[in-house]
Amino acid sequence: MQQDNGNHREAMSHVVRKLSARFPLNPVDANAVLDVPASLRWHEPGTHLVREGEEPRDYCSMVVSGLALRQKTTSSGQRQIISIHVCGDFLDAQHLFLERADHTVEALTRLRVVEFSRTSLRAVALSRPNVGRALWTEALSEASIFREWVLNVGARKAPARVAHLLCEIALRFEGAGLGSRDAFHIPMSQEQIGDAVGLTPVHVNRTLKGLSADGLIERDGRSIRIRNWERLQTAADFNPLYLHLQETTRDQFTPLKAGA
Amino acid sequence: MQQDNGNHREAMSHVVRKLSARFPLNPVDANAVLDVPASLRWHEPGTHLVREGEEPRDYCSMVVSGLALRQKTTSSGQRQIISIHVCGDFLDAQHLFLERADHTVEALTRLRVVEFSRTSLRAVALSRPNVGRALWTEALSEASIFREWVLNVGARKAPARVAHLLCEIALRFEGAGLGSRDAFHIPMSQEQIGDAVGLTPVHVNRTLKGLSADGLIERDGRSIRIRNWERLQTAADFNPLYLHLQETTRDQFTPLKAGA
DNA sequence: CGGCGCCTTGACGCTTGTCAAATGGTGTGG
DNA sequence: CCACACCATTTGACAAGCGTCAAGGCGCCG
Repeated sequence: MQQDNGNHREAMSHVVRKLSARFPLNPVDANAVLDVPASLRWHEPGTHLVREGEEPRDYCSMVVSGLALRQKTTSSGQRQIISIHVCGDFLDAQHLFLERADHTVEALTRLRVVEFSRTSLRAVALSRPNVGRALWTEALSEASIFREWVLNVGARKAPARVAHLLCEIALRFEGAGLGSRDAFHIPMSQEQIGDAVGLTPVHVNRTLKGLSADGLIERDGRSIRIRNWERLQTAADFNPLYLHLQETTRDQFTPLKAGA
Repeated sequence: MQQDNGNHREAMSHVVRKLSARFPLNPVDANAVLDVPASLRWHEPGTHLVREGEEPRDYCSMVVSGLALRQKTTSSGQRQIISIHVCGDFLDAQHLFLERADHTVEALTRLRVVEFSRTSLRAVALSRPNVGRALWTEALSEASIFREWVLNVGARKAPARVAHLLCEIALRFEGAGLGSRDAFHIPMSQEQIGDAVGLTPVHVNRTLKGLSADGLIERDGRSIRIRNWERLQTAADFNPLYLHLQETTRDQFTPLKAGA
């Protein structure tokens, strides 16, 4: 973990932009958010930002660049990835008003975050209705993704599960400026993909090969090109409604400067 | 759907009690909630209170008695139950700030709810910090349950999945005054249990028989007695942390009058 | 050059799904 | 009171999907 020397208000300007994309903030709202103590930080891949079972620290984070993921593990060590996060996502919104972490948040790639005071953000979220509403939308959209993942791992067969993950990543990466929906790079091993869809790495491999053989996708290492979006979406039973992408009032969030 | 003739403030008093259990409300908070337009209503089993794909109506509900569930279905008609709800649960908190429903909420049994104005509750949630905090806690605790269910259907084998569902129901029913953790009644068919844990009804049957044969539970129709809570919990890999039961400041919620 | 991840492939086995039929309880109508 | 239909549960035989184990290939880095 490595702290930048940038100033606090500049760091929180990322957060203001993101929240404004969810729900318009007036200057007073924006200033309240800007006043939250914050800094920019790097985390190396594999770093745990939140640990299951611990009390949340006072610092919580929003992704500026890189990818993060939520995960839980069974007592036998079997890992399940619960969601994947791109720039603009709040990694601690799910614990903002809970006193003990029920899952772990980990950096998937080299990760740049705005790290800000949990107590202060909580206070702003409760005292400024527009900020509260933006954060509510954010937290509820995430919860919607959890629900879709229950459906995905609980009710779909292997090819549909993997295809569904690809569709979600395609749209979310596109929304975060990480590629187009037709061509993107997944910085995950097949073992990690398996942990996300509830399959073994061996079966993920077979399934990806199958999707290639059917002409739905094309692979080059961890780069994916979607050959036929319509057919992939059908195979995946993918309906983007659950992402609540239209719950954004203006444009999507992208950080002010590349910054990474 | 059938409306009671009781007055509005009496209906909302259930909501005040529930919210106070999550976070203490002062008299001003309580009055703001009591002023939300509301009524008590019955729903018959199978009724859909929220429908996937629709815009939420202005009325949303909190359970007073009976059980409800959230579900989604794949395009092939495969159903997945996402969560089960007891008295005190808000059935629309997950859509409170979203403009389109991403899943369906259905009455599992005959269901009595407080039905209140969504717009008004939203306003109170944003303008009164204590109410907002109580609702946040409620919504985030639910999201935590979704995450555990992703783990359950994605990473556990059939016996553990079913056992885990039993453990959760045991604790939640106990918390809602619907039985003790050692003996309760599950008003679900084995097909519905299968839809909750991602198994076929036939395999649920075999699995339940297995749990009985191992001496973990005892069944009489849909009544369950837990013979050995420790061993069941171990078999289920059940850790109640994710229910965030301790996030309740005072006692649990139970409606003022039996009312059903 | 050698070692180490990760991906790939094949053979095999177990868990779970599918199909089908029997059992049993419950409510209804004769 | 019995006959019947209906539904959920139970059971068995079989099939299929996915997991497990193991070996080989490839790229990358020391």
